[in-house]
Amino acid sequence: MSRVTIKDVAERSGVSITTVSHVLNDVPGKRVNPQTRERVLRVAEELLYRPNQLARGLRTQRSNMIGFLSDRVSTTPHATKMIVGAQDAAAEAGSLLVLLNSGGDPDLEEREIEALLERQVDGIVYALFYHQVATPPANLANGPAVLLDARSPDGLVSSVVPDEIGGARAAVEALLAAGHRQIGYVATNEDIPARMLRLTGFRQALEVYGLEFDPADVIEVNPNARGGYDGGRALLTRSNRPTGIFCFKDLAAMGVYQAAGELGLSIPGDLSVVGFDDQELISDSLWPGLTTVALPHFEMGRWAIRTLLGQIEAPEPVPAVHAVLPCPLVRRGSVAPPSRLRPAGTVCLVEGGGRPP
Amino acid sequence: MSRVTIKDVAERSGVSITTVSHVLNDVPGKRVNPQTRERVLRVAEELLYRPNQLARGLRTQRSNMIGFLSDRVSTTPHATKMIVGAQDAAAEAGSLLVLLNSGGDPDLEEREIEALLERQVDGIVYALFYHQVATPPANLANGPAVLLDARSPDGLVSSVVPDEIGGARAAVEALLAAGHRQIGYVATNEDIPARMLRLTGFRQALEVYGLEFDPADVIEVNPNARGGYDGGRALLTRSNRPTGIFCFKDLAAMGVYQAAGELGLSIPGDLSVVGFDDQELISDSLWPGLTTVALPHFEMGRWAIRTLLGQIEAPEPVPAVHAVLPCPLVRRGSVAPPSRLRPAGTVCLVEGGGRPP
DNA sequence: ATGAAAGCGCTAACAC
DNA sequence: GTGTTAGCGCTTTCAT
Repeated sequence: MSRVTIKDVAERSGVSITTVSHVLNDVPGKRVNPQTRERVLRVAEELLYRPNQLARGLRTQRSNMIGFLSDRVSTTPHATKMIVGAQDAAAEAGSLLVLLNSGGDPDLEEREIEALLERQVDGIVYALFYHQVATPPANLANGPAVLLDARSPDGLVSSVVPDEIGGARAAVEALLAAGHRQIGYVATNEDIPARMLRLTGFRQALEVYGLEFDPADVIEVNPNARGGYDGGRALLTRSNRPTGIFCFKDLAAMGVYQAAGELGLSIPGDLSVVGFDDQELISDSLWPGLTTVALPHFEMGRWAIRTLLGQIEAPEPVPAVHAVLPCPLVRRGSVAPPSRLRPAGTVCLVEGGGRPP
Repeated sequence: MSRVTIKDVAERSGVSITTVSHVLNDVPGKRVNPQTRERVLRVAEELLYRPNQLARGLRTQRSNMIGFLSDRVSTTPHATKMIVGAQDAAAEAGSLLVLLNSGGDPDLEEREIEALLERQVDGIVYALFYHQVATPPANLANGPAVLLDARSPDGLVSSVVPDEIGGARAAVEALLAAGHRQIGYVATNEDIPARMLRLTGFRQALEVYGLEFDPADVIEVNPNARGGYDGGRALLTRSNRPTGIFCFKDLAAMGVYQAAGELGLSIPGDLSVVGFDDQELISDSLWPGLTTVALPHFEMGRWAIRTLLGQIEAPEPVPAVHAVLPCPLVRRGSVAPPSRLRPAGTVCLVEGGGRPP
């Protein structure tokens, strides 16, 4: 591949390899004659010299490579944004990402960490494909590590997760701010952190507006389009049908759109909908576009790498830190004020609960 | 990270590092006493010895790392399958993938290739995010390379692309086999290879069944859900409305579903639909599930790595090869025989054209 | 069957 | 300012 070494550059420019190393690395405190410097630089250019980072890493004990291990990048499309964010931050620091995914197999996971460690990666990001509490593989702790979209039970390793509560609250507040007072929630029936957290956000939003929480407004379904359809249908065929629906995920919102269509309800005319995830393939393709909450995958990816690099560069062990990154609301066309002209089963007077702070 | 070296293992087992290297690598032709061997292995285990692959690579001139450069992994969700496929094949050969993406910026691309080369990757896969003809960056040719989901104009570098024609033909034949004879095609208006290739597949399928191709059956739209809606609506409101529609992509099919819904046509009762891409988020979420054609991303990823490894391991340069991988039909619920009970504008007698071979 | 020694390409003391 | 030298941890002749 690259047959030209520092030695070649040294010979051709009539200096020692040390000097070449000095100019090429701009070694601080090592002053070198501008003329020599110029010459070396020119020769390196001419020869298309490409420093061997393997040799460099061997010598400096720093590979400038970071392992990115995930349980299943493949499954969720927007998870790739975590990788892109990680790459972004890594590139800034001159590091490359070595990608590996285990498909969730713990044995494989351990072997993969071993492979990464053998390659002398400077640290490892362990990414999960949805926000969860997970005990990382034991050998992960053999070096700097950060958990991405997950939190370890003991909190011993740094981690970053999305602010599910804040995101859900923002979603529901968008509905409330538009004037909706009868709001349904098509939630998931999975046993994952987001289930409780997003429900908390839902309740907090109601509270801000001084509204009472009614468990009957929450309907838990399978986390897919079919579940959304079922949930939407259940909510929309009630006597006191909601004028706004918050969905646990965009996929569920897709089902709600269909249910609304079948019932002759137009969005956002008769019904406002807010999703969660911002799966652009869906949120941007539905008609009207789905107002939803974006998971900060890119930022989490960046945060993980930056934090990892901090650990790597710190002279001595730093305590673990845990970040909760904001989930921004993405406004599209699915929210509008509730219609007075075509009243729902229950007339929605804007009553009680004033404006929030 | 790993402070124990081959030297430590040697000392602890009372042999030279040479012997340790021999047993650990199972060097062929080098016979070593079973007892010594056993001891070395045990000690290595005890010490948690982890060979330094940087040092190894420096010595052997083989890093067992492969660069995976893509223009934008992020954009298309299923492109991650290419990465997973690549990883799969790389893992088999004991190689790791170093991931990089350029966002399509040619300058950055060149610098990234340089970074990969400095890391002494054994070869580079250059992946594009949709099937296209692309001139790879000049410095890519500094080592073994393979194009993924792209073809170079000069054909000098090996490449792999999906069989668009065959996929489209299979899609349309599914419609034909179900008995449809009036088939519309909601195509893309982008200027990309797939446009012509899928149209060719469409025509070939008709030909197999002895049907005449009518350009009016093809309507080109923007490659998104809205375009699909427009195209579907245009097709379905014609006097001789088709009973089956082939869509350039699943996103377009999503729009067709909506158009059909609005017109009171049920799928697959009144209308059969076939998509292309198998974007599972969509194809699996629509109701009924969308019968569609899958792009062989996983297999293409595998193929790219296997071919690259072939190049790397070959004692002398091998000629470039170009692969076209099959796109399998994925059957879900959107195709059924045309209904006689609820005739379309034109009655669809199964006339002319017999069964295909 | 085992070991000594050279060297992969580089950086970093330490001279001069 | 510039050069000498000693490794980083490993594989690989070549001896023994």
